[in-house]
Amino acid sequence: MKEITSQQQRVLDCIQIYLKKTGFPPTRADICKELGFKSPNSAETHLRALEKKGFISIESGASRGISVNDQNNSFGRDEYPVIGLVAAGSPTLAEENIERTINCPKSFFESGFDYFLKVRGLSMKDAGIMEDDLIAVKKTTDVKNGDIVIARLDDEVTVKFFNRKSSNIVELEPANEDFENIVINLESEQLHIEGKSVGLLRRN
Amino acid sequence: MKEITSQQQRVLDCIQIYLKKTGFPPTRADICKELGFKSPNSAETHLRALEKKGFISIESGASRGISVNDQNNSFGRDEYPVIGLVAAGSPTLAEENIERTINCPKSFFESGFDYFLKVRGLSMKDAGIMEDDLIAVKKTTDVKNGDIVIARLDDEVTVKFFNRKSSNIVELEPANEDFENIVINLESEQLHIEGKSVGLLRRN
DNA sequence: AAAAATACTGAATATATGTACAGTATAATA
DNA sequence: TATTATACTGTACATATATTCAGTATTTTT
Repeated sequence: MKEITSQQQRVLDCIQIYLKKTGFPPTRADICKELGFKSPNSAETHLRALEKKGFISIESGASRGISVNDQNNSFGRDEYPVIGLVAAGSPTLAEENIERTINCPKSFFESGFDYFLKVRGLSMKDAGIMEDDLIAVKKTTDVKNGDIVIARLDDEVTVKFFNRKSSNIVELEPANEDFENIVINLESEQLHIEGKSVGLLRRN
Repeated sequence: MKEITSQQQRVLDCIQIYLKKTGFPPTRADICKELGFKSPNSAETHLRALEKKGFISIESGASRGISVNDQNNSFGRDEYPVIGLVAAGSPTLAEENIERTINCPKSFFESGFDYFLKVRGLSMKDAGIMEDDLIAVKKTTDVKNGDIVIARLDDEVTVKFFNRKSSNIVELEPANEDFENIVINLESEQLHIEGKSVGLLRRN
């Protein structure tokens, strides 16, 4: 996915807002009206650029034939993968790791999220995270102390509280007195932050 | 909402399937093609009927200007109320008790549900239910031992494990050693089961 | 029994809409 | 320095599309 320009972002936003409001995509003229363009070709060229960059699809000849590609549709509903046990070293979102998918609005968890992680074990039980709960994970490396992070250490994936003690020392803290803190010296050990928890889903 | 005929249902289904597949609504001609009609007016009259009955809205003059009205959109979502502190004696779903609503797919929690209850206190923390968590509540009095129930006792609403000891004795059991079991003698006390928990939603 | 709703075909048409073409100008890239 | 991408205005036009009108027939409602 190439980079989007600010004007193209405005057009993309316009399409999504229009879709949410009316239930169907805008025409070139609608976009011009919304964004103040005076020629339908202004919208046309932006649409073609957005299509070229993969943000939208356009069905040739069809009126209002614009569809926002799912991964960029912040309003739409999406299928989110549920990741179970992640095999050592394999990419998290590889197909073989996807147990199933859940249909859920993209905006369901405030900051958006990328997948559900099925929790194993009770190391976070005092934080209200039980076995088989689904954690909504947002892929990011931007984590603060106190965040619940999904971390990969050696070849194991674990969910813990994040706590940076110093520039070199990070502690991963469980929420269960039966488990010990994991102290990581970043100089000698590799710590990969997969993302952080932005929510939780439990189905009885 | 008036009754829908089988042909109108086919047209409504067609619209929703088309929308899901392409991202935008069908034209009259598209509907004809899908359903085998030979005149665009066949689709037109069905659309008008569906509009009259409230299932869809049509924007006059706009191409593909069909939108499926939310409450009839089987792919769509619904607004579910979030109930906070329920005042003594007032009906649970009275408007003044609704803090806000959450947009969520109907089928999100397996057996369906009626509202979200915002949890207060930590009496169920060992069951992974923390303060401010949202419990998906299904209104029912059909509860089994071990179910997490929403019970009203005197004028207080509480969330506990349900445990019927005998025909007259019910225990409401917290999941926190700091709290005591509540033993209810149905002969002398009134116990009203509001519903049971069918899921949980937490947003960080 | 009459009226209204349902369920179509078929043709006609005004207009809504995508899209191409001709320009202008600036910024980014090779 | 030439080229490509971005970011527009403005005009034009073929066609995609909604929508009306004229029929026919069956079913449901009043």
